[in-house]
Amino acid sequence: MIFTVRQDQLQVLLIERGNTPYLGQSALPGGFVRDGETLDEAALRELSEETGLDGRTLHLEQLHAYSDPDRDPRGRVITVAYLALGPDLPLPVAGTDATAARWEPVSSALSDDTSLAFDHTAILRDGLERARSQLEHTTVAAAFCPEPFTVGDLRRIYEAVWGFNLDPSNFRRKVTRTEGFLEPTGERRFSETGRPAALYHRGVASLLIPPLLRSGEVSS
Amino acid sequence: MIFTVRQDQLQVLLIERGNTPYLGQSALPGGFVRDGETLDEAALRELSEETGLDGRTLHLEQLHAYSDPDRDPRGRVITVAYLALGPDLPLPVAGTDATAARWEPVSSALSDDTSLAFDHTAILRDGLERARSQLEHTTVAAAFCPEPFTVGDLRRIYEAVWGFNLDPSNFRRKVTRTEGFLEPTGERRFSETGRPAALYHRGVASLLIPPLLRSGEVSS
DNA sequence: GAAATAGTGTCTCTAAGACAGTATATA
DNA sequence: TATATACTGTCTTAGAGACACTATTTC
Repeated sequence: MIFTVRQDQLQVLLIERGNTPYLGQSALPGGFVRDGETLDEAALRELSEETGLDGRTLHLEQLHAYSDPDRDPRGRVITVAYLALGPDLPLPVAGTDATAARWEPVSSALSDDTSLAFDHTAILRDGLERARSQLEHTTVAAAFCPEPFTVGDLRRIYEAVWGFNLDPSNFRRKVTRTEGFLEPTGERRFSETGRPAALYHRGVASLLIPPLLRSGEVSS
Repeated sequence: MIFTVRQDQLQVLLIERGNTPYLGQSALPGGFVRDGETLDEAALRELSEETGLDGRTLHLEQLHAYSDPDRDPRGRVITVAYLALGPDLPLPVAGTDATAARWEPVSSALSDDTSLAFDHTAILRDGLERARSQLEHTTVAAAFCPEPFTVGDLRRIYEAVWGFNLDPSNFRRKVTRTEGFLEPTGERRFSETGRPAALYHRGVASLLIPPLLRSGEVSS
């Protein structure tokens, strides 16, 4: 399950299935573990096969194992789901076995008029919740930002993943005062309008202590 | 991986292996998934086979999948580890295939002079960290307490799992003011010494918001 | 009475929420 | 100039840490 943020939206990579079952339906990309390969290695390999990306530069973590005996009509398949987070990723490369891969907003992939293959809707729901929770306790949000990035870029990541707006002032205070979250580059970025923003690289810290809790789910 | 708290110590159920490989060494209990069974069901079944306990009354959660191709010398075995938490559990029933099952303090099972079979030391480390983290964000600590229990009982659970002491006064304020953590029974417990303590049942809440963070790892 | 544990109250400090105000760019 | 975004500062409040103090039991 590969998440990115594009156009201020959390999006997920979906493929159109080219085989039965669920022919023509959307699904999360995936594949089978090979002999002599760990699950992490298999996830990295599938990731690079689907997107052409070097997964070692992305955030990748194991999510959960799904094991309902009837979840795959072909037979007994246990899936160990992985979650990958990356900055505004390119469209998937052609020529893979993933026919018609595309980015889809997570909100629309989870909406009632979309039905994913297998139990992938439930997996996607779990992945979304994991991503939202990770933003509270870790600095992975920076993994969504192409470097270098501004505090505003980072805030828009949080807003896209959590689905509500944050106070820019308080958000800035939190992330700039968290040791090791942001490393200033000394540069600034000029955009069409407004004051130029300071640019940062990802810092070395991986945990947010104290956490940045999503307590204010009110504003649009 | 079955955790309990006995004698103010976090303990884990270990078995003595009766077969090669790792014959005679200690290991976490486990087994193979059967056809037509989910992983959750398999975990519950193994739990009841090993301890005679009805797992539905315990807290049970999936931890992580372990997949190093060389982790089992007999061949390719992927393990999905589960974590079960329960109140001061009875000693495991005899007559199962678990030869010589016993409770062992987690600290000693993780000490340098103990070596568990397979990669079970790493699994145990992950399980301990998960349990410690769960105590911060959820009310599962109550799953370790035989009902009814006192605020002091609950505090000693935290102290056993986290490995350091908490301020009794601040701990009481936190758990009693968290809606749905404790449900007063109106009864009191008289012990050999000291003022009798009010007794509680587990409440309906499962999340601790805000969390009870282990920030003060200082006192003995 | 002492000793031990249960429980209350209070002071302080950190950090988050709300929000006013200033700074610096483009059109 | 207006507008938009970046950034600073300040007031208030929630909640945690430290810790003094009171309450109720057994010996």
